[in-house]
Amino acid sequence: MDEIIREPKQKRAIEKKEKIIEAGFNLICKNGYYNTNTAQIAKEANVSTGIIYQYFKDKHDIFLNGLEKYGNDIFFPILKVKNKKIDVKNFNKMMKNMINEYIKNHKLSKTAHEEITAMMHSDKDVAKYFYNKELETTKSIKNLLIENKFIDNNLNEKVHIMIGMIDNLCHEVIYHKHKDMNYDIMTDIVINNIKELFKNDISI
Amino acid sequence: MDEIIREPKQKRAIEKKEKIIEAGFNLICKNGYYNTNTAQIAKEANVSTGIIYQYFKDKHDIFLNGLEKYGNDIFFPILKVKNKKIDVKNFNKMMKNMINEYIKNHKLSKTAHEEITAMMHSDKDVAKYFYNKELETTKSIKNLLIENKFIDNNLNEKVHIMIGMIDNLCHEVIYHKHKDMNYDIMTDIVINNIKELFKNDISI
Amino acid sequence: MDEIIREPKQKRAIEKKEKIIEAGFNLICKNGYYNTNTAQIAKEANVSTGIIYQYFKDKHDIFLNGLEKYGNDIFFPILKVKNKKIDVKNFNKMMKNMINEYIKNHKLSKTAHEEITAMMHSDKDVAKYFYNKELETTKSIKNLLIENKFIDNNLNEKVHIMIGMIDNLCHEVIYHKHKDMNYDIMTDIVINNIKELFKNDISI
Amino acid sequence: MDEIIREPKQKRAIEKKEKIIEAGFNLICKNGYYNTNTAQIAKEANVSTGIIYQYFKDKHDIFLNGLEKYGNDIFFPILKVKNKKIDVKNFNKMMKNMINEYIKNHKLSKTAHEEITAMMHSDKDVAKYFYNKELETTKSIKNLLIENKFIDNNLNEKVHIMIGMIDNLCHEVIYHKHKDMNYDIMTDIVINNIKELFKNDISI
DNA sequence: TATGAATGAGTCTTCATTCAT
DNA sequence: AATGAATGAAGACTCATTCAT
Repeated sequence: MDEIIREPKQKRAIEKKEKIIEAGFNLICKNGYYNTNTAQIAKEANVSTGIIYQYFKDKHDIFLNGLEKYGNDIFFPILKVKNKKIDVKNFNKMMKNMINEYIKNHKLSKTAHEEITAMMHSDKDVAKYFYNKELETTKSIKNLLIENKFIDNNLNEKVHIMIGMIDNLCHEVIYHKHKDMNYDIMTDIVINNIKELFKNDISI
Repeated sequence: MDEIIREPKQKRAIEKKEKIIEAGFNLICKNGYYNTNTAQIAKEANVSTGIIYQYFKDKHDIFLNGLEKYGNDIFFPILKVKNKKIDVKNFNKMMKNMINEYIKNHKLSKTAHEEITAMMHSDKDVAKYFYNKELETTKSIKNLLIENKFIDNNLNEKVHIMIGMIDNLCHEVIYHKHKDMNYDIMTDIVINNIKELFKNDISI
Repeated sequence: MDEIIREPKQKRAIEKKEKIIEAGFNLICKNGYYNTNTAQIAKEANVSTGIIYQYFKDKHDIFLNGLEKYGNDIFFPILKVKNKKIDVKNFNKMMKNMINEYIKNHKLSKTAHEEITAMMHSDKDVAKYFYNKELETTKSIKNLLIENKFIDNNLNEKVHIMIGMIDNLCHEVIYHKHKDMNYDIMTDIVINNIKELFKNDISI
Repeated sequence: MDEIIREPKQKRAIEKKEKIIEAGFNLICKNGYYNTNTAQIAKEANVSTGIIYQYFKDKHDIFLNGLEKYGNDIFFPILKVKNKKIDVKNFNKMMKNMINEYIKNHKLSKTAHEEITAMMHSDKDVAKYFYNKELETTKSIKNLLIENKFIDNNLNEKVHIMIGMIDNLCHEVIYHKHKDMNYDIMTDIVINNIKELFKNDISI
């Protein structure tokens, strides 16, 4: 009845907890939450099944820890970009680089993406995580723009739309591969559209 | 060995099969695939568990039947729109109506949307369904535009981008409710962007 | 509660009952009792599942009827042999013919044999059937010998031993196919042994 | 995906596995494979149902383990007899002893015999087990005879016939109890027949 | 008589979690 | 702190038998 969740203090114990998170998150990303069981996680982490419940409340808790730890890298790499100057004159090139970076990142963890996006819809905690991160991302980009002298003319909304477009584009490129779709052209159209979005907001 | 999946011939039996599909689909949409069991479905359909397996191969099959039956209404209402004239002069109003329609429809099945989008990522059959429907939708809208004298200048790509934008917008309006986001303005921005997308493609 | 097992009187009804027996017995012989279900039997018999329980108490009853009807042909073909003269001078040839006949018969219904022999051990009714038939066979052969002037010098026991030897021989030939076993030689040995068995019992 | 069949390492766990085999095998032998369920096995073994599937692939696997473990004692006690001298002068007595031994052994596990013989016909694994053991038995006895200076004059075939006769005899004595059958006489006849079988093969 | 739809108890199997050591 | 054995509730699915028509 007493929930005795230990917070490990010894080095080895901490490493063990980290290993469990890593193993659990990886397996769940690869095979899905419901197709991953604690025995597999324990095995992958080189740990006994029993120990898991000394560090985590339950299976769900492992996943959440993983999301907290690795989620940013997979879903919000943009949050890492700091103090970057926006080069208005080379906007196209800059955007293309950013999109390619985004796509590269997605590709690295294709199944992770699929599985976790899935959970976002059925798992309140995961949903909350994404909600907050998206907010944070919007704010972060908005600040970046303001630092670069953009005028705050419904910036919130515009940034959100922009992120959505980039997301869709990347998603399309990575997963769908519609045969009659030219992704280079699509990218250009998207970039142009984004430019259009902000065309009156650049102060200089 | 012989998989005897009965196709009901009597009226009452057909109704019962429909009821199972409805009950199963509803429950899965509401609570998730893995959180819905056959007993619940049977109970909800006022039916014994046994009969389920005379009409369906397994639980998964029930869901797929539901998707096939109700999916269009929930996810691709646009496929129903036929022979509509695009009123270029009242484009804004038209788009707003369409978006509102879209949103209304989404609201009717909020959880359905969440759950099924989830499955799309972990279930090959569901993924296939969406892939095909998206293709169909793109084609349908493209044809609509061409019938309305639009020039096919990367129409495929543009339509896809447009659908994505509308989707994101609706999603945002319905689910997220970001507090610092003005959805009316956002809608206007999106519509303007869509107009921008096609500005050089209208022949008249 | 009332066991209403109808005995069909109309021609068509009788035919239907026969068809069920045939279908049920065939399927059970081919696939085993526990791997055959009533739906399959009904389908094979071109009959509804419901009707089965108007002619038979249960699934087991169908099988028993089949055994009663077809069992003799499969297991006790010798019971059909009537009024045959034993040709003492051509004993070898006669025995060989008989054994070949036996083998041929076994081969015709290899799986039937396997499945039913299996049931003999776990099913009291089947066991009883075989017990009685074996008794009958022993008597029948004993009588045949006595009619042919054999002296009853522990004939019961000897006949039983003989039948056992022939049974084993046939079984070996049909199922096992031990690679280092010469079945022609084995047959000869068995026949000689049988001759030895009765060598002092022939009155002439 | 990963079939984690644990091989128990702790003493108590090993004992538990043995207990499951014993309980499962006993129940199946007593009541039949299809009439024994995992809950019963678990209960009989004083174990939870879950643990069964950590040590065994499925119900069938339990039975096979039991067969492997107890089968020899029940069906092939002769395999245990080693280095025995065949006493040609007291052949009758020796055979009688052997037969009595055989019968005693059969009696210990009457139902086991019945049930397993049944499965032999419908279960490939069981059939294989018996095929191999019979081969082994034949070889073993053949070798015994050769060591005792018997000439290899179709020994394979003769030994096989002999084993069949003894088997039938024992079976008859134990199960059938035909009322008009004198088993002492029958035994004598069988022994004489076996002697006849080898009468020209004894070198001394 | 006949149909085939419907029942629901029963079965095997899985797995998150707890326990004994 | 750690192990891995053990638990048992829960779930998908089957099928002999009964019922409504």
